[in-house]
Amino acid sequence: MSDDDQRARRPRRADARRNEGALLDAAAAVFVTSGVEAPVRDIAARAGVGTATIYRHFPTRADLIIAVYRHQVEACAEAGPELLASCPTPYTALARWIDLFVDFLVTKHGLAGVLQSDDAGFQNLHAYFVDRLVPVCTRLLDAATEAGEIRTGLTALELMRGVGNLCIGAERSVGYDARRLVEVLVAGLRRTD
Amino acid sequence: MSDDDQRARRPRRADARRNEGALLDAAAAVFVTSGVEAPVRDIAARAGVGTATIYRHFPTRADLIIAVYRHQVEACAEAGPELLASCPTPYTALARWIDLFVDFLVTKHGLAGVLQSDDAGFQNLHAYFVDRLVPVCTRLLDAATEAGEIRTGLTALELMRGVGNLCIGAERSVGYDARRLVEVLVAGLRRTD
DNA sequence: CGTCAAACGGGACGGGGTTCCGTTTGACGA
DNA sequence: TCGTCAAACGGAACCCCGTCCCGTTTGACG
Repeated sequence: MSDDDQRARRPRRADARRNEGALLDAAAAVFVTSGVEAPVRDIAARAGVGTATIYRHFPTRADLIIAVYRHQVEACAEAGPELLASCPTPYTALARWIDLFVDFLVTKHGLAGVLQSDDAGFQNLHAYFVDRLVPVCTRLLDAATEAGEIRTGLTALELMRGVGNLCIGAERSVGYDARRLVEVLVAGLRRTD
Repeated sequence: MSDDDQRARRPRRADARRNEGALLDAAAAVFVTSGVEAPVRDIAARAGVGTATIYRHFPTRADLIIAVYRHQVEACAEAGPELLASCPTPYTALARWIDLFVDFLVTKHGLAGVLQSDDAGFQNLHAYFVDRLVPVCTRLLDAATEAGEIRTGLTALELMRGVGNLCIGAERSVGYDARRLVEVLVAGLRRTD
């Protein structure tokens, strides 16, 4: 657990540790069924704690979401350089990486929507995604641009916001395949005319 | 006024007519400053009516939004065939029409977001946009496909949802230009490889 | 085993959407 | 002009939800 070494420096009470774990488990479960905007009380109830306990451990909902998905975001970030090394061209590496990102987003009920929210409470979340993933995307994008495979002046941030936006609402309403739209967007990177 | 003939069949009280007009004006003004999800009370206050009066005239927020923007949506719908007739190729007509649609969306604070919302209260709105604009887009898309300018199997609904999604949050957060992203998406329609 | 700060839980508060109900008012016929 | 009455009104009431507060519990440590 990567949590352990963070806590190790200053010991906390055993019940606090237990509750934090229970909250993470409960939140993960509730997010799956009710989305990342599920009522705080639902999460607290499932974890068997009071509502204040959530705020004590995770001051904003963004902090809770980050904690729940940190592992997967890290994995996505680490996949970038690997793809760049293993793919035939930078463009295919970029396309594959974006596929990973899309897979991550569309399987998280409502996460894409909340990522673009202008709600002040989600700025942490937005910042975390930007800090962690935009540099990765930038490297892929730069590589593809230098290879002459891409002719638009889009920044990595713009591209990722566009991809994120296309994923909004992908899990519901039949007849909308976010993956397909993203494919078209990525195909559009290759031409400027 | 196209409203007149609708009401003509069954006369209503003068104050009811007046309030409906005041509400439309107030809503339009509030939507500009606070977005389409502005508190009901704000709109009622600006119109100088009670909150219940809003619900009496517009049972759901979607009905109010539709009423406020109906003219512009109609104009957008009517522009489709005109562009098809006046543009050199169907693809350029489609691109120009999508520009119109994007211009409409990005100037309406939060409308794009609400369009994709899964909130049951907005189903009317979603349905109205689909009913009115998807057929127009379908004609443009079919024409471009028949002309061999487009090689993706995207439906008009998918395309429009994608465009709508890309417009979410376009009015805030510098460094994101929805128009540019949509250009890339539309450029992507031309190639499948 | 006693102490005490950390941690807890659930209720209170505030804001926003929706509904209810007693009051007002416009339309219309006498 | 005036009386009648249903349409329409306004705002308070209600409910849900996020957030905060405060009296109580509990784990750590000497």
